Amino acid sequence: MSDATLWTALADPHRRAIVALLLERPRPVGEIVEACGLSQPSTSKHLRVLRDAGLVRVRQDAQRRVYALDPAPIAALDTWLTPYRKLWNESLDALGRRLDRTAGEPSDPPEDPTPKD
Amino acid sequence: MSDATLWTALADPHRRAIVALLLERPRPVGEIVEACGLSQPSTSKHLRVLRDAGLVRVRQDAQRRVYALDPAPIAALDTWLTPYRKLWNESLDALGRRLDRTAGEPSDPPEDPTPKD
DNA sequence: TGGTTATATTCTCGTCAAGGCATATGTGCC
DNA sequence: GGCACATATGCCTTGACGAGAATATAACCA
Repeated sequence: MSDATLWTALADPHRRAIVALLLERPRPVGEIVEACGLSQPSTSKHLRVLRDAGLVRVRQDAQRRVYALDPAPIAALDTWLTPYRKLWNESLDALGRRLDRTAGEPSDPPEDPTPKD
Repeated sequence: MSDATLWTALADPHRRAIVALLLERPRPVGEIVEACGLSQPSTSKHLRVLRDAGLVRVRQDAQRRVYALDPAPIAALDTWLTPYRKLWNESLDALGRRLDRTAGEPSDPPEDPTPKD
């Protein structure tokens, strides 16, 4: 429910992997267990966390429980992201302008925006 | 600076608060300490995590250290989000179409959006 | 009804992160 | 050099989280 739940749910790599699996298509628990290589109880617990965060829904199909992604909370994440995205675009913009300006000039490179891994 | 670092950095509410503070403007540590009500060492440790995740940069200003947001990793988050956002838009779309269709019509039998395997 | 399959929950243990306190490092000032 | 200020780091305790094993629950089948 709370924001915290969403973030902590997605903080775990296994859970992000599960979410990515469910992005392709809904899957029963057994398939998820097999795909992510965890024990069944562990997987079930991770699914519980995701469920509590509202990230997945369950549909019962005989003895199986088919989990599907619910993109709504992810939209909340997107909303959270918005102001930062704006800042990011601005800085890209500024970088572009600077590159433009210094296209033929010798210096002004004190900032290296080394992005990620 | 793996993906994991970024997620775990943002998983903590205090750190998200700090990031939000820095979204407004760069700030020295003292100001952050005061704003988020944590002890100075705790704040400093959170800042370290954010720094390791590449989310903030430091500029030294005499004895002060002014922290500023670096939006680049957040852009990575945005990239991660993309396929989910797509899914979200699709489901909004489908909902819209359904509402359109059933706006005045009698029915359009059980179209349950839960797909199956 | 009993058995089998699929999934969830409980318990326990090890690990890890957060916060507080004390202290180290670094910078400016006299 | 010595002192004051701003910030970082180390140590320690506590609490949360993840993994595994055993067990409980639920649905199907004979």
